Amino acid sequence: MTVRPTLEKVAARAGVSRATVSRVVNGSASVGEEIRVAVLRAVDELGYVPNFAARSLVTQRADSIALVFSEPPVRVFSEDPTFAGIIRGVSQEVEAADKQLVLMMAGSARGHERVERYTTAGHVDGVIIASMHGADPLPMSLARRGIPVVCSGRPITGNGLPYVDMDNVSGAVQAVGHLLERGRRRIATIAGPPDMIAGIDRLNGYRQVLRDSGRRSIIALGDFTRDSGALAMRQLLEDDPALDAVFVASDMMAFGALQTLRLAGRRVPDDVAVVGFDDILSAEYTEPPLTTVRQPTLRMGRELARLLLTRNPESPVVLPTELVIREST
Amino acid sequence: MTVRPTLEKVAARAGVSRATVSRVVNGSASVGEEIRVAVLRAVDELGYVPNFAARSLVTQRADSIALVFSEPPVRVFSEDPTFAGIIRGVSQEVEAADKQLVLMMAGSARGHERVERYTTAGHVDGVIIASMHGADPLPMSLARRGIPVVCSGRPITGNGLPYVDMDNVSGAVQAVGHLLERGRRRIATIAGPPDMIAGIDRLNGYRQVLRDSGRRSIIALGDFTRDSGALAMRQLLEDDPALDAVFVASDMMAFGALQTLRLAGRRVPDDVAVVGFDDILSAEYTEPPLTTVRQPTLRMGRELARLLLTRNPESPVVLPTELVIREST
DNA sequence: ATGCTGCCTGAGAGCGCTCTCACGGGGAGG
DNA sequence: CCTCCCCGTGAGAGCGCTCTCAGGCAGCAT
Repeated sequence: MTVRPTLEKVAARAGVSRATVSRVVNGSASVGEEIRVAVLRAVDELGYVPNFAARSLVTQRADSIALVFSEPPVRVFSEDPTFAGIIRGVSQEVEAADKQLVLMMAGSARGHERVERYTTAGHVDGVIIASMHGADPLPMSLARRGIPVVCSGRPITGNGLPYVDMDNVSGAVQAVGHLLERGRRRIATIAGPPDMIAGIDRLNGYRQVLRDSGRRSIIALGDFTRDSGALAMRQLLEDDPALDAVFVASDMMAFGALQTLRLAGRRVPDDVAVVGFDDILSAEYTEPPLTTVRQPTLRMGRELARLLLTRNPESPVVLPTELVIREST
Repeated sequence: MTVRPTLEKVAARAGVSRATVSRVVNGSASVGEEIRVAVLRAVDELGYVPNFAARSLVTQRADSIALVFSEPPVRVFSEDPTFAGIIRGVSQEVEAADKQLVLMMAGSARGHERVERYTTAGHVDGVIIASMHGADPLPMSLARRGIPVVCSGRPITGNGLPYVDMDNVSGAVQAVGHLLERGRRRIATIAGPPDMIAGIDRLNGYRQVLRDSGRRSIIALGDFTRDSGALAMRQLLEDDPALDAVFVASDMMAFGALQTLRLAGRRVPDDVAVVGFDDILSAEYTEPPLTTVRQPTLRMGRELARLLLTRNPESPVVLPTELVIREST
């Protein structure tokens, strides 16, 4: 069993030619029924599995696609649960298409180079880039080399590549609108980094609602981490001690904000209402449970894969976001 | 740029033979210095990248390894944060070795078959199986086909395959010992599933300490999910309303237990002390912050990869666990 | 000067597969 | 009864690379 049988062996055993075995194995039509059965039996008896490299060499296909994280891995796997959904979604679609998923981290310059070399070597048929930093040069760089690329999140630079994005603006609008409906008057925000599309769009949504309702913006900046949220909340309380609501651009930051509010003796939602963004698992278990904006991460992964696999250029796909009301508002 | 240059082209441009270019590209010694430089220049000018399939076909190596999750994906990516650390650790080592990581889900029977076919096709040089269910047949099945396999977690069946495991027993012993030191007398446990090594070992550790201190065990079973923890805690309170501590075999279950205790009006830690297991991110942010047992998941990933890559048979690697004391005890 | 050792380079044989093309034979049409 | 066509099968040429082997040319000893 150590030495794997080749097409040749199977052909010999079935008493046919290599070509015929190949046809059977690849499910080609026009093979006589009894020959087909004989070949199948030989395949079975020998435990034949086509050699991937040989096939790939001639077909020029690799039947696998790469999912590249252009971020430090620590962020991908612990801080940002969005990625988990994406991986699952991509994985689902890719497996349904009987292809394989190669996971790559390209957090560094060396990483970028590795990804380029690897993909150019014909290892994969296409690449999904899950990058949050909109100005990432990697997608274009791969595209120029002729490799099919799909991006998660609208590229800030608007490079014309196909992408799938969440409707971040709408999510923010829903969240802030909800705060308004609850009768809140001084609504602040903790925004995400201005070099990430999610940060930008969520802030824009917030601004839009406040502007439309004739209120002024109260803004602090974070970087999507919990600590930055705690810090930003402290600053916000200093800037405007009378604020009665805050729209936080990520749940992790909202957790930090919740903590700061608790330390400051503000009750949530009585004194200050809090809305997060992402609807990560633990948002349901905070004290109080967090009102937040849910985004279809699983579906995002699936759409990304679908876009890549079908080469269907009905690109930008923008997925809806949905407000989940809990007890923090 | 669409059509990639071959070795032949590079050879022609550099005015040497294919063999020489191959030698240079693969960093073989014994190539004249000026020829080497000339070849390198040609490679650079043409943007040559070796075709992976062709190389793999002759070398019989794929320079990539598979990380197989023999679990439903939902569990891998949301419920069990252990996996995230493993992925990161494996990824680090694998990339350091300039190889690639292929991620596979084998949650179903079809999945198993897919993994077998894929790995047998020579797609990968080895497989890491991250399965929690100890009696999983997949590892042996692959090993029989001659594919190098490493398991995460000691296989229940003791099949002789190399593995890396956490020291679950010691973790449980530390946790329960800590409860004892705190003066707790009626210590219950919420155990994990009896078909997972982590469930078994953690329960054994608990039993061991209680037996040594002449106390009786109070046991409820969960399946590592939050809801099962909540349910088990309810049962425990019924069984022994006077219990003053509970060792929960996973943080997720501990979250559920915490909720049940809150609803039942028991204060933590005043009335009931709670220790979890895993030290997942949000354990720090519960109310109160959870005392728990930390396990080196990142390192586990790295050891898994190392074991596979070096073919170093100093197998069972057992990694230490560490009690993290917070405010729930 | 001749032979030998050793180092570098080139030629060429595959690795296992797919796919085109040619061929043989049977059925339909003339 | 002969011809044409088409379907099913086999032969063979590569895909791009690695690696063995042999050959050539120094440099050294005889």
